[in-house]
Amino acid sequence: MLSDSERALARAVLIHGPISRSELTSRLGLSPPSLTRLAKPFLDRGLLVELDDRSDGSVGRPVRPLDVRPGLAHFAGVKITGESLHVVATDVRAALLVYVEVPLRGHEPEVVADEIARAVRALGVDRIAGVGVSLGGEVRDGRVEFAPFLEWTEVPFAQLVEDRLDIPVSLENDLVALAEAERWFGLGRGIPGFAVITIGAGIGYALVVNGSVVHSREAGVGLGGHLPLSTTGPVCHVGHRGCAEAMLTSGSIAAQVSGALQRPLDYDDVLRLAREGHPAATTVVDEAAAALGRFVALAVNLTLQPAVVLAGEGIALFALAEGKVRAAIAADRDPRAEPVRLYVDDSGFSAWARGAATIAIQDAVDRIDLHGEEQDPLPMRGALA
Amino acid sequence: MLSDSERALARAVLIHGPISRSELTSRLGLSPPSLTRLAKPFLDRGLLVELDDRSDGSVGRPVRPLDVRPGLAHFAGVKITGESLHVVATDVRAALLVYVEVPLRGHEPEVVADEIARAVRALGVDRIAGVGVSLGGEVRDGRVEFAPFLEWTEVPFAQLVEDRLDIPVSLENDLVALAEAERWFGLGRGIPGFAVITIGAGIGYALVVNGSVVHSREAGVGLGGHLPLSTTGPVCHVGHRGCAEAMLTSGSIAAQVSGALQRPLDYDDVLRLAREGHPAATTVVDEAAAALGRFVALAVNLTLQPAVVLAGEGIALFALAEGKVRAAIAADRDPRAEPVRLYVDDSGFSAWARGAATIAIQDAVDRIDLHGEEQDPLPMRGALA
DNA sequence: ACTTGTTTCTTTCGTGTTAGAACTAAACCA
DNA sequence: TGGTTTAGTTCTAACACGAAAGAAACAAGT
Repeated sequence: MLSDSERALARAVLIHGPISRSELTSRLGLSPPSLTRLAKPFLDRGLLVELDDRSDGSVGRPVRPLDVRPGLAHFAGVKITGESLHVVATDVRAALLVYVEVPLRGHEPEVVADEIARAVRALGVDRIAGVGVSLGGEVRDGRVEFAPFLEWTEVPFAQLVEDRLDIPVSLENDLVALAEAERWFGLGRGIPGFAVITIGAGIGYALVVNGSVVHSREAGVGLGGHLPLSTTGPVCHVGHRGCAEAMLTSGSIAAQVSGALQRPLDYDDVLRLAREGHPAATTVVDEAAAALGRFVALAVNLTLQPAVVLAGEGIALFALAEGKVRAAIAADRDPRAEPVRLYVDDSGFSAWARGAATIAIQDAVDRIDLHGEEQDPLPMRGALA
Repeated sequence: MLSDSERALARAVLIHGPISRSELTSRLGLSPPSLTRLAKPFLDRGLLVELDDRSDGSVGRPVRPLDVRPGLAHFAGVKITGESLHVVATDVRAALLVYVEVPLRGHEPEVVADEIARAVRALGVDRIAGVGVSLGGEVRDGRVEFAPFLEWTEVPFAQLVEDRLDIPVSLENDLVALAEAERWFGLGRGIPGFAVITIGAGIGYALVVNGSVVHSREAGVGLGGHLPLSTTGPVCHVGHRGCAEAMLTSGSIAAQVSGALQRPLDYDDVLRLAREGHPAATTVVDEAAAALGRFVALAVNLTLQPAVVLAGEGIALFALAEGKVRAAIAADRDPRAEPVRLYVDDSGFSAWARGAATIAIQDAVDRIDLHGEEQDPLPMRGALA
């Protein structure tokens, strides 16, 4: 639909906020005339607007930054877990407008699709130009190839949801989606390469190199979950002692302290106890922090990318034991190497759903039609208008 | 110099041997007319030739495969170690023509540059269009930023060699160069992503993702050397127990068995003893193999690339204990994930120098001038013609 | 021998993208 | 008020590309 340069322009304006044509020339490697020409149809069709950036004191003609037209469109993002749907509405830059969690009544694809359609409608947001759906498992071309926790294989799930909502639906692996969100709109914006590590109910891992998310078959299989991180930690459900799942998942951390104290505790209880200095909780949390640090160090050393984004609903652990994490990184890191840059996304569950929305936004950019007759340049079909 | 498509054509013919225009259309994503147009100047200037692929029995007009003109140019590659230079002459596809090792008399940049110039001249190969030099350390823009084993900092080494030879000189980190060689002409040809692990006097690591070698500052610092691979192994010189250097370097393996047997042995002795079933050597070799397997598994799990190229002068270890390596990989690998594809480059030291030559070849492609007046389209200055 | 069919490659030509030169626009400054 | 600086526009020529049609070279059938 769009030419390469048009797509690049659309992405740059979307990602780098209001931005002048002259800055775009250097960022896209195009000449000023090309920017004038490329921007025109976007302005004519009402996708972009020129801002009035009144004089800021510098000499020269003032810039007329380009920006996405306010209220142009909204997007929905849905992350499916085994227990519930996390659903968000966002603007075109994946900024959060609404966030709700909806319990899942069943795991059958039709039931989940029904729930998603109902939840997206219930958001009460108009002009939804796309819906992104993410889940843990292998995804290809709108189909869920394999999702262990839902027990799905070969489910054409994007179509199921699209049938119910009449809005374009994009489906992606949850970690790829999260990495895309961090890369376009999140903490990884402008960083050419970084790893994403999530902790929570499970362990997640994704990788960005040379400005693009690694999409190989490997991505999304959950390979980070059983990395060996400790020789003395607990055992995970497939028998690895001290693997990432055993050391870092909320469930395993809660179970360790519950066992020590002989009373049921959840993850938040453990963090609270650790913050209060309770010895058993502190030991477990510190060991988890050291394992996280080792995970980070391994990722950085083997991906050759000196930046890591930490996310996931259990990431509060980091704030509680940042020193231990950094000490563990330093221990496994060559002192001559660059220091590791850590970015913490503590937005919890909504980050997952914003990731899903980001996929919908990316696909919407590719659907823009600047040269078609009359019709809406950003097709959004039903769109809950 | 060349347009993107011209460069893509040159690379494709170089890498994929004699290749027809019609196959190039699909590989480069261009139309048949474009291939005719793009190939013409290469043929006119004598860089490429059309082969006479006489009828092979299939119907249709016979293909006229394009190939690099035989004898168009040669290249030299030099790998600098602390003790010697490994010097090769190659053809345009980095195939080995001559290989010599020259002891180094000193570590001063001028001395090393003198030795390189002398060795390259002594190769006795004409039409050398470029010299590639690689070494362990940080390299940028023809300068050695930092090379610990030579004790160099901020040495404009490419210029030093170029002054002596009057041939374009390309300088690169040794592992980046090796990875480029595997990607263009070696075992990684056609594989979009893979890790390179070398064992020998030291441990090396490089990474290819999305068809390009990771060039970040991190690459070439030697970050793979101290990965924790065993909790019971020996201690490396900076005090890590069971790290990659302690488990896998020739020196450490030889020292372990020498200690056990109370007599001096070198690496080859150890491999021979292990092959003969000597218990101490077998134990050490098997543990090294397990460590190598764990290294591979970590790399694959964290880079999300399911292929690994093993190289380095000590890689004979792999043939001796392949089963142990594969068992260790399987143990650290999710059974749902793709099996790891292992490729073993057992060409030893010359692989390093061929890597250096590959860098010179890549740079030479970028120097091709199809549209200049009269002069040689592949500039090679002095070239020892 | 002749035709038909198949595949590869080439020629012609129109389209769309690009950058360069020259120009206009809008501010500040002296 | 007119010079300076920076931003953006108009016009144009160059270029790269692909669609369509044609040419080349062979195989296989009639």
